[in-house]
Amino acid sequence: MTDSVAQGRPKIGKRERLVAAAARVFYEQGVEKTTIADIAAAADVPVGNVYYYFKTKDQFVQAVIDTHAGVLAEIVAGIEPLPGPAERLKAMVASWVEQRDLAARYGCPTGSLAAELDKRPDAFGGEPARLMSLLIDWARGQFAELGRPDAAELAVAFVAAYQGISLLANTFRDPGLMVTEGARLARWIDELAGRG
Amino acid sequence: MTDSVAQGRPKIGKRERLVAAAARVFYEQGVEKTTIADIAAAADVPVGNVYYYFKTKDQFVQAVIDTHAGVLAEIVAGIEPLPGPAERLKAMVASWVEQRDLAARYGCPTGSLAAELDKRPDAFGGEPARLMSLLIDWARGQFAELGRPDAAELAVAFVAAYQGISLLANTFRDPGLMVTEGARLARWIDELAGRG
DNA sequence: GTCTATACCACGATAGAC
DNA sequence: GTCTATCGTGGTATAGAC
Repeated sequence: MTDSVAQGRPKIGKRERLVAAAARVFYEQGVEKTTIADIAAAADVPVGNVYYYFKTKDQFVQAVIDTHAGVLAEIVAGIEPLPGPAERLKAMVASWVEQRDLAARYGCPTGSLAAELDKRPDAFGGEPARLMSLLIDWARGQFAELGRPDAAELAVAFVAAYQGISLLANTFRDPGLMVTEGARLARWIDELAGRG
Repeated sequence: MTDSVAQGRPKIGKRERLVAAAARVFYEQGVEKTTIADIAAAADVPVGNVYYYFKTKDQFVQAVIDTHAGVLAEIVAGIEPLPGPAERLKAMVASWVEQRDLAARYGCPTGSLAAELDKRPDAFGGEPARLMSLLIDWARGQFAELGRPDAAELAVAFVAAYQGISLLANTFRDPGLMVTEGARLARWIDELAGRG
């Protein structure tokens, strides 16, 4: 087998560049409004060449969902070393507040993608639900570690609070809403931990 | 002036039927995915005739926003007679829970519309924000009546909780999430009222 | 006011040269 | 593997007969 790099192998990262561009443009403009040409332009790849990597637009959607899952896993992994569940939950809130300017402009990446795909009759095969589960399941584990028997309910409320405030921050183009709600959630977690 | 009804005056309600159809189809499929032909079919009006009433798709969007504002005003008016702010807030929660099956299938009508329009560079001229303000301003008034100095913050958290749980119920196609979170919000309101 | 026919354009996707 | 040219579809919007 000859050196595949010297031959016509695809430029490394081209596929990755396309997915990253798709994730960005989907987030900024929405999936339905985005054209293949938009993605190609954002990735600086000629339109026709795109089809060598992705046959349909929905293949981009699937790839972007996988990317989001990876990002979520990274955030969770970064929080993991913290000593206790309350600290970890508050670190998650802090990471949300950190992203407040993006949220105010485009909403939560996961939430706005889910909202759009949920309108489809098949909800894109339940992929958005699987993505959202990553966050909820993690939160449930933290609340359970706090000794809460209602951990499942609290995890849903926790993520719902984030999704809701992201939508409002986006609607009002006001990152300050993320800060205020983040502080409220942090106090709430402290109360729950105190009672535990 | 001759009897305008006997002459070629537009069938009464035709414009209203178009707006109602647009509201329904936008809610079910999303704005961007919906075509003028979809709206015409849902309203049982020939496609070509639609343009006599609405020149552009965005005029439909504006009309649908106005419709939503009217529905919201009706809900608020129906709650108004209740004796106290805590009762009124809980009645609002109850109205959300009542709509759980629709929310599980299509999300919150206001929220999913806002999420989609927020992706536009101009956020549709801030119309979604005005719509959302109707709810938040009302809630702020109720929390203020409860004697809460942090009424503004609580109102945002209250509406965010609803928007968030609607998105999650939609993503998981699970109306039960609305019931659980509704009960949680009701307990929360009772606590706030007790401390007031 | 109502409706048909159609202009026009943008998009997704493909064929095939290089 | 890369890219251009293009096909077919489906959408918005208009012209104009009735």
